[in-house]
Amino acid sequence: MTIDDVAAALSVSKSTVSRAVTGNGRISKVTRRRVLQYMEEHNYRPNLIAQNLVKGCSFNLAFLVPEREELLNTYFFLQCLLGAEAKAAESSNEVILVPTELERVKRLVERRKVDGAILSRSVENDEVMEYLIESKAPFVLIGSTDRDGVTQVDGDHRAAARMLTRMMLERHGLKPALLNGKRTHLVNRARAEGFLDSAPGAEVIWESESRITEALLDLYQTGARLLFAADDAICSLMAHECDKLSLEGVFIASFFSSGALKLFRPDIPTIEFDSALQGSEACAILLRKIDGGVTPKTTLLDYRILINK
Amino acid sequence: MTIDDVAAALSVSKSTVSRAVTGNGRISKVTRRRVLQYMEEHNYRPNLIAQNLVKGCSFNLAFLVPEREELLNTYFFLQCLLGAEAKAAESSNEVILVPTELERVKRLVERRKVDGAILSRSVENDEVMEYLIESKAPFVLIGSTDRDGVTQVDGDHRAAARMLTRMMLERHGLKPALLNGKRTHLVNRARAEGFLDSAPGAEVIWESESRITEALLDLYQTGARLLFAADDAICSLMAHECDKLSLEGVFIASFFSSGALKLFRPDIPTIEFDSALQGSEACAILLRKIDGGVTPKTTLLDYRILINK
DNA sequence: TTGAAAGCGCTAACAC
DNA sequence: GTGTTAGCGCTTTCAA
Repeated sequence: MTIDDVAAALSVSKSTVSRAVTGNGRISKVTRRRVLQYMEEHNYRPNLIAQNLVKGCSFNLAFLVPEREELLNTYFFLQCLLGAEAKAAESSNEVILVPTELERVKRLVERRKVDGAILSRSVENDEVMEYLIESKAPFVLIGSTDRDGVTQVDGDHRAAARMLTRMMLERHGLKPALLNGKRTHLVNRARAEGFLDSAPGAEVIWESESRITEALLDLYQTGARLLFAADDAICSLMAHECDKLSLEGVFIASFFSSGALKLFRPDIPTIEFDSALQGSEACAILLRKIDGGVTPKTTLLDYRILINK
Repeated sequence: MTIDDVAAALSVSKSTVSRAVTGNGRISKVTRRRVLQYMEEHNYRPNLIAQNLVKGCSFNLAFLVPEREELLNTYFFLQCLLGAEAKAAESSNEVILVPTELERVKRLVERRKVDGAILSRSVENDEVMEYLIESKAPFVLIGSTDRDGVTQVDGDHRAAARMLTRMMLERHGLKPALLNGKRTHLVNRARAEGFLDSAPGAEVIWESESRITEALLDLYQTGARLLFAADDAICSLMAHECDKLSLEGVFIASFFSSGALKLFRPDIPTIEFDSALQGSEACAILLRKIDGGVTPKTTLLDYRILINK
């Protein structure tokens, strides 16, 4: 059923029906009721594609996820995605899932299937990000970048790492070290900075996932007893390895939490970011941007330190 | 830039341009080249929304994910989603993420923003599924259902559970028990059936997540030493609890694996399904269905038993 | 092989 | 307050 059918059945013009549907333009209360009632009874719903063609936009947002292999943190992405989805839904926008591949993104943007994008990873020299900037497509980055003029939403990883490090040092006063992830992930750089803010000169191991055993043994050798993991994946690995190697007197903390960590006993001190909120914020800002509103350049989201007494 | 601009610039009609773009209809090789070249040089890409309006479909697929709280298995859903996405991309379809809420699904289907849906959870009396059936919208269920006439794609959970149970029994010959999840999840029923196929009369605890400690103690009391977990979440819980309670002589296995389990030592025997493949298969079948092709009613996907020697 | 014109389903000026 | 009309950007008959 189309708007014409409704108009014909009610002997009004289709603009009248359209007015009843959209609420725009003048229309008498009674005709409005009449149209709405007919729509309800006959289950007519205006075709979104047609509406969008007229409006000139798709009401679709692309949510760009890392390609399969680099998908470190499933939990984080899915939460983010759902947060963005929920926010988008508030204004009848849909979220399209897209792997962060240049060709895929380009197609959707050029062919106007999406009005904007949320970029959910940040690496250096990201060609997708460069493309988005160059093509002037509205987008928001979840994470951080050195690149100028990029709207970004991120947890305050540096401050959080600084704080957790300080608290752990105050509590235990042991020699600290950080088992970090890849250097190409800016978030890991922020973590390292925060860590070093509170523990100047302490050791930072990059890319520790791939050689966790030797890293742990080396650190233990040098007397490090307060081990920080950059994220939940590294932390799980580390906790299991410490067990296996029976390293005595070691304390563990993680700069990123997830459900997996909650299972460990004793509780691992960690930092909690609200990933859904991050997605939701990013989406809200993106929508404002698409509408041509002003948007903050950088939004740093709050964190919670989780330490049991 | 629109098709009219291209047509004007080349002094041809827009139908000619359209023919060059789509490849439909007769057009001379040379004009085709000329148009294509102009398009390339001036970076013209036809507007998808307009194309879709004419074609009468959206080239969007809805991927329905469980609402936040029930999101047990993040890994599974994201893999599935990515699998579906990859398959959809092959034929220029996009995947829209939607929480499994009646209103949301209804809107997208009625307003023709999606051509079909992938339902990624199966519970009894699912109102969303009922709606999809009633509205005759093409959809595929990932999981299983008793409901007639539903196209479904699932791992062969029963056969897999049966097999793993048998292998473990042969190996250890201990008294088995199953710590199962919610009864409302059909997959858990299939697991219980498979388990009982190989271990007739053995004990099955439903909803064990919520009272894992007492469940373990009870089972241990009754002499059960071969404990099967319905999935990775329960298995993690169980493994940690067994440690905490220092239950001696207990062997553990899981009917569903995930990255989290790989961390445990010794390796936990488990079953591996290819979640991405499940998403991909579901998507392929859905697309065939949308095109009006014939589709199998039930597709059972293979599994792998992971047991270290 | 090409062009003119009708139409996909809807919105929004502009008249009345 | 309502109808007429002209689009939105594209595809596809139907003639030429």
